[in-house]
Amino acid sequence: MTAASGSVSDALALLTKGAVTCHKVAQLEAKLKEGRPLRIKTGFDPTAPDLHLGHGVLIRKMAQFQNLGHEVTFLIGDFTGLIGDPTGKKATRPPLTPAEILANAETYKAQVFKILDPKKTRIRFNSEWFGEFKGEQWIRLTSRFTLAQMLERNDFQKRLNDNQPISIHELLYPIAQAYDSVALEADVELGGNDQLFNLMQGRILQEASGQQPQVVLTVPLLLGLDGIEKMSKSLGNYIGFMEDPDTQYGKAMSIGDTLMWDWYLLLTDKLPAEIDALKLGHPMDAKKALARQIVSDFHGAAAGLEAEERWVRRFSGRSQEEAPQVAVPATEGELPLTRLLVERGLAASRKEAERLIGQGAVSLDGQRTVDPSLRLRLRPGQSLLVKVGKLKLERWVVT
RNA sequence: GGUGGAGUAGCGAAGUGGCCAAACGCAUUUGACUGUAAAUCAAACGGUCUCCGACCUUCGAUGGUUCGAAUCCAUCCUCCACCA
Repeated sequence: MTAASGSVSDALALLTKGAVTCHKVAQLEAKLKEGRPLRIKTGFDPTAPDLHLGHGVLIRKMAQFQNLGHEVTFLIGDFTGLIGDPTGKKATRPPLTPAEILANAETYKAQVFKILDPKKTRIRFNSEWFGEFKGEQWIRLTSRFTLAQMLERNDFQKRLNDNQPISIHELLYPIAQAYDSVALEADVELGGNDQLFNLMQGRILQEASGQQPQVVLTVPLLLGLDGIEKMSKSLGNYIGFMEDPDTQYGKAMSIGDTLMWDWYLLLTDKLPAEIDALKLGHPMDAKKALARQIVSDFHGAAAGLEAEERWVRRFSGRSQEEAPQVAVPATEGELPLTRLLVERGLAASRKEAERLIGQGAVSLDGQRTVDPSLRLRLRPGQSLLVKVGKLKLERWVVT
């Protein structure tokens, strides 16, 4: 598909869908109507990322532009990383070495290209232009902004009111990000909703530099598996880009119904009307389709279908054939089951294993066990199906 | 700078010498139910072991008093509130 194909209004509907804010929809429409590939910019910190669906919202949005024939630039903020994004008030991070930055860029590629097309994606570093920036250029650049403009920003304002320190260099972050847009002559900049202020500075600076200001499109935060907190790795409520199909599918199926519609909006290309239509059917069917789609995004359509088949067989059909096989060494004599479970990572401690067994969470070869002091002997060649809780299922093959 | 107050398990919060591995709520886990959803009900929610009793490590840190401390004393660290 090229930028010229398809109707502009269809493209507009898709691109603005799920976007919390699209400033100047009319400007976006006008740019689309020009029929040329638009330059789309999205900036990322040079940290070593473990991307999850929360980032996926933004990256899918990039992919949507890409599929419509636009030119997507994945900008790694290796220079701005020196400043540290003041958004969200975290402590400044130590500067990264060039080698680390390159390594991190590779990590990004491995993950991001599961969704983006590597051939159509440009990867740039903003040290390309900031690396040689002279003091004089900084003065010229910063003179385009006023303190009042910077203080419009909520977190700066709050810190000022609370008598919290604001280092001068932090003011440079939005300015540098704005200059990135000038350097790339961006038509559109995508970002998280919390980046809104930074993105808007790009418009200001572009206009002051005689460019047409970029359209700013921000995506909202995605809620995690729990449906309450935003998706984040530290909260453990995430689905990772690099997770295997079964894990992704299973996690997706475990989310609440309410959350599912939110995910539909942010993680699929379905338009609101199509989503409403799905609401008429059985929620579980809709959830399966969502889970399938999520797996497909990262592992391909076939993997999505296979993961679904396995899931259905295992949980709907109550089949236990899908247990992954695990080689387990034979035991000298009899060993407590609790110890075996801990060694296999099926329980965090023997105490926990005891509790699980006592509560009827453990079954061997389909037979529930409730005796915490059970001891077993594993002989070579023996095979044992071990189930702990609803999710953990393994077939032990004794070697 | 001054004056008060607080630091307890993932979080919030009880406990002021033994019955405290530490109430209660949230979160979490498990079981029942089910659509591996939600809601609901029930239980668990430091660890080790020769496993149901024994031992070990926890209540900001370090020392001390005591037969015995999360609880008393000393010093230190960190936060907060009010005043200037």
